[in-house]
Amino acid sequence: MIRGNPKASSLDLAVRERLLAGATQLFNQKGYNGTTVREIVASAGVTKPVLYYYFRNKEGIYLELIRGAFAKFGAILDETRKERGNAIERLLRFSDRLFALFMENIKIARLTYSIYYGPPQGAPFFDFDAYHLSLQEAIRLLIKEGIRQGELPKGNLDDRMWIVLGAINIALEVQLSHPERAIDRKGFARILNLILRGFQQEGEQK
Amino acid sequence: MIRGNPKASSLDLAVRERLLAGATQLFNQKGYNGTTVREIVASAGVTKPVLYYYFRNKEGIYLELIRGAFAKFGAILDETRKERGNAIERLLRFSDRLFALFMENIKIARLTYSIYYGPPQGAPFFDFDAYHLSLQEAIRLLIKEGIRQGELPKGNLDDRMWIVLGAINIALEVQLSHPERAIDRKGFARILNLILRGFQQEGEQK
DNA sequence: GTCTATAGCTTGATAGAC
DNA sequence: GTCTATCAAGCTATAGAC
Repeated sequence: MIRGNPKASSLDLAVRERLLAGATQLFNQKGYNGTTVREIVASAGVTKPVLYYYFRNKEGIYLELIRGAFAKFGAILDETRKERGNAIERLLRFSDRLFALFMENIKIARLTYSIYYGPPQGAPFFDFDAYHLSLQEAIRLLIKEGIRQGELPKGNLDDRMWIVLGAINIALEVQLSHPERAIDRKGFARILNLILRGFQQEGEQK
Repeated sequence: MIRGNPKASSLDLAVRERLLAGATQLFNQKGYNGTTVREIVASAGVTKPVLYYYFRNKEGIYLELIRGAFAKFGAILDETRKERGNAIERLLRFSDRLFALFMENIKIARLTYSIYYGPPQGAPFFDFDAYHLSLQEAIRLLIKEGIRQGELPKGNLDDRMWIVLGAINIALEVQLSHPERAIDRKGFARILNLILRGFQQEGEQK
């Protein structure tokens, strides 16, 4: 009674998390429309009113899932914006955090792809594009900073942004499609370094 | 009667093509399961038996769509394998062909993404992964060739493959998600050049 | 409030006329 | 090659029992 927000009490956490995990699993397996509230609550071993207590409705639990993950993405963006110093290092650290976040939330990542690229599934709208644009913008800014500070040679900003984003993008997507042959965290860092230092320079170091 | 394959007669082409186009559109809009044979034939202004005559069944028209597009992809791979000479030029030409093919078949490309990343839709199996792997292999080979011929500096083959594939991949995906802000054919060539020549070298040219 | 049986509709698919 | 007419299987809604 002292705590203002009952949702934060530790006893409830397990149930809440079980519901979120079950919903993620089911949305991935059967799509948003194909998943029933009944199945979600069954997967968490609770009854329907429990779901409605925590998330209001099916749309609520879906949005909570997506928003939760993208909020963490937003936090990484903010963190990176605040940091000062070597731009290349900031870009590498940013990419590494992004990679870690993706891996920690890979089921939600998969769901995001399913909703974004899949057929209309009746899921409530979420502005994935806005986040994609802010990702582009963050990379662009870091590269701009790198050029300004003389770490990177001058050149077309967007072209370089696409190359960096392309590398990030493929590393993440291969984790979804071929996890066994995917690029690991170390390889990912190696690839980004290779891009940023440039093929040519890397060759000369040999 | 002289022609061995009745499906090739020019009079039939219109109907057949209308069916394929309508099916692509509908599969994209409503998913594979969500699309009925009735809707497909209605979109082409014909009756059901016409679809069954040309494609055997619903799975048949779907597979025809996908196989048709991926056969063209395979043809580009073969073409590139046969070519000799400058490896960088071959890689650029290969990427350009790939980009053109993607744009010419963008609706089928969208459907491919929808099937691959979307929830299970009951569509018959198609081995998209095999094609993805052969794409990786083709790029790897071209880079290997480039190193062997002294066009590219020595270094980790896979890392470079991922960078090139990442650039190809992002260029194509942005055409799906943000066609208005996407990378055009010229920009795509510029980006690939930038990668292959290396950031550093490109900076020195300024 | 919850379960279940069933009537009625939709679906993929086909036969046979033209 | 295309049509009309029709089928069997599967799904959905709901009436009625509990």
